[in-house]
Amino acid sequence: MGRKRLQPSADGRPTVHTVAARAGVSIASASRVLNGIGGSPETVRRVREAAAEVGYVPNAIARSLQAQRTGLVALAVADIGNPVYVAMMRAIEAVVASSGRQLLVHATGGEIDSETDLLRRLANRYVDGMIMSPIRITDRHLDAIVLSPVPVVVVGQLPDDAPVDNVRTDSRAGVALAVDHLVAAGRQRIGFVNGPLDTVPGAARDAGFRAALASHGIPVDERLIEVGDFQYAAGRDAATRLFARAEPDALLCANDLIAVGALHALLTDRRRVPEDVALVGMDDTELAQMAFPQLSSVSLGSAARGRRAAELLLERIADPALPPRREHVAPSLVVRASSAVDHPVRGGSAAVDDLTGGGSAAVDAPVRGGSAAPRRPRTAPASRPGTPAAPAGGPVGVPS
Amino acid sequence: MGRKRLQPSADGRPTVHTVAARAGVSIASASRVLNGIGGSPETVRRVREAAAEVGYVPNAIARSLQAQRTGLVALAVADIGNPVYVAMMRAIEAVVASSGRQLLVHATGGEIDSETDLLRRLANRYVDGMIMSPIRITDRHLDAIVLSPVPVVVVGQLPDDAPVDNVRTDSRAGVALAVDHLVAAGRQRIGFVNGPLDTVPGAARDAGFRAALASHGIPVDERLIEVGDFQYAAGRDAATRLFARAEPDALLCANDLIAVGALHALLTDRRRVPEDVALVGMDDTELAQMAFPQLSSVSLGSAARGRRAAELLLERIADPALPPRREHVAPSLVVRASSAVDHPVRGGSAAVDDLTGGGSAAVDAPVRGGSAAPRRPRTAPASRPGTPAAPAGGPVGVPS
DNA sequence: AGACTCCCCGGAAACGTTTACAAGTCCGGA
DNA sequence: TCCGGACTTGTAAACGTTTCCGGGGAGTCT
Repeated sequence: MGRKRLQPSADGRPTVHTVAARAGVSIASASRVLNGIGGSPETVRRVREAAAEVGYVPNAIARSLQAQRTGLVALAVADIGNPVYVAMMRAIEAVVASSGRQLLVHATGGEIDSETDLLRRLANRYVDGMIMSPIRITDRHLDAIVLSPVPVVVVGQLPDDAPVDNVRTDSRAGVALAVDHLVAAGRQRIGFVNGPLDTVPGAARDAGFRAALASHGIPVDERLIEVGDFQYAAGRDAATRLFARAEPDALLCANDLIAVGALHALLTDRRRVPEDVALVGMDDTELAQMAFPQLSSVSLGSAARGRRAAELLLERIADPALPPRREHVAPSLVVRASSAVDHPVRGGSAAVDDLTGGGSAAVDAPVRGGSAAPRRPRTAPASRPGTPAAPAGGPVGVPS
Repeated sequence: MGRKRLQPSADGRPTVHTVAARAGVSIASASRVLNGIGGSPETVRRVREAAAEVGYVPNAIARSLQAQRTGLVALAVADIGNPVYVAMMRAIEAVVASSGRQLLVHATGGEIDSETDLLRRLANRYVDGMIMSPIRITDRHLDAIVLSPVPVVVVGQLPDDAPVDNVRTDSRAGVALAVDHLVAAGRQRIGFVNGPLDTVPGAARDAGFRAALASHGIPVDERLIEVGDFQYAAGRDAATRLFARAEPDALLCANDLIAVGALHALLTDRRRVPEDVALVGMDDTELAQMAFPQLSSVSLGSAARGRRAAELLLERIADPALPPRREHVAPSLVVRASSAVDHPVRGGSAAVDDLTGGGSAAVDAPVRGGSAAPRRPRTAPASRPGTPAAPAGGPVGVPS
């Protein structure tokens, strides 16, 4: 009864040949049994037994080569430390899983080489499709995407003529929502901490900020604008610099990481939020709810965008002949304690308005609307189909 | 000059056959040219030209089948929203990238089915190796791991007889460091917010907490212990409940997410941190530095564990015959404002001691040492090789 | 009883690469 | 002139799986 090796793979692991030989059947029969299609009871028993004895595990690569699909979908994001991607990823994961596939995430660090490399390597059949959310879009990206053998959906702004599925938001309009809110609350000297201007979201938010001020007849004061990267430390340092040279009564930050950094700087300086300075972030991530006081934040619908991107991808995998599609998710503003003037608090710190216990943090009622509109009544959350909130086609935010 | 299809793949995309036919050479020559080995100048030119004309992109799956490797490594974590995994992932990524491979991340949600599924699917040759950090370890996990055709390294505590590479920390000793610190600062009524007791880190921290109190002769008061999950909201709610029924003067939290949630509850209740309540988290993630006041936290060396796990994995990929290895990373305590009594502050809020601007947030000097030692002078950061800080082999924390 | 259907099985051909091997060409040197 | 080496090329065999197809046996209906 010595174990005789029957056509194992190169490294000695059993293959379907091994199982078939041991069961005394052909590889075709073995494969059928292992896939649960057909086979006489006796054959099934023998194959199952043989497979168990040798510890057979099918080679997924070989299977994929034959089946022309892997059952895997990839998501490429720039910075996995940014919670906005976490929200997006969860939404994507849910959709992808419901189609019986698995989601893999890859962090590119925002480097162009890394991103195009990824497209070259992963998209060349390792996955059935890919969602990417680059913060810079270059021709290299576009070339790599159109060359890719598998469908790619981009979350974020693309050139209008790019034949690529994408889902975007309008972060210019999002910035306008925040500025409108602050102006309506009587703030006049609004500071702005942005990310790099050579990124898509950075450029859009800069343009949006200037346009929003203009729409209120407020002149732009360059001393109230700081640029760093989209990280916590940058926000903290930028806010420190900004307050060292100017005295804004409100601060808008290009994402929540920056806003939390700025909040740290403000509290360190013993400034009261929102009494001395109203603070508004963007992306409406978990961080906004975790901060104290909780941060107002412009929701760019990251979950909705992720979900929609995943749906687009699945549709395209099912039918590659579909024409390129472009979808919009409208931004909305979520007002929390950091800019709430409705419930000003006398004592040392600011008020919180939605911490009444309960399960996981509830999302506050968002304010939604066009760019130059003043205060509006609260409505339902974003992600209505169509209806971009402002001049359509504006660049989108991190991670769009 | 009409484009004639020359043996394209099933879905119409060009294969090496297409290129070879168009260039008028054999597929062997085409393959060699495309891989940059050999070929006469004329052949090289013709093949390159043909490849460019048809837009040839090699099929990575087919290549992998032949080469018996994919150049991909996977990391499976339970909760990608927990920053401790971000730190770990960055460390792993660096090592993996230096070997010319790419890292893919998969979030399992901590579900056993999802994790074993992943092992079945991914580890069956889709990747060259895998690092996983499950918070529960079941027999199903172990079976799946030993059955896996590709190397698997586990970050976290495993049964001692499991023939699996793993790198762990000693979170019992980590808890002891925190308790020692609080006791040395004169705190006597130490509350504890833990994660689920049926998880490996939850169980270890519970045991560590009770043992640490005992070592100081402090009786365990069950009213000072709360259990939730390892999330922000759970920490906030647990802290609220805990303070509603008891009045601790210090609070230890099983990870930083919980600690930030607890901080939120404390500040909402107008309690001063650290004057009224000293607060200590675990994992020493970015969150600890982003909170205000900054959180003291027990570093479990997540980056060091990640790096080491990646190194182990690469070594095993290179030589699968290696015996199973087990490595330890010693915990250390990083003291920040939330438990710093050295610099008490009179006014409303607490002091911060390392916000002097500068680049990205610097890591504070950690306190390192055995379990029952009182306060020690500050030393260099953790991750020295060897030297577990306490009874070796204790269970490890989230994510270990 | 013959024809027909149904089911099970095995041989062989895919899927798209890389690569071992043999054969061919060209050149220089003996 | 002939031989040996260097180089190039093509044929064919892998890698491990699924699946088409045809053959054969057993059962059923006419």
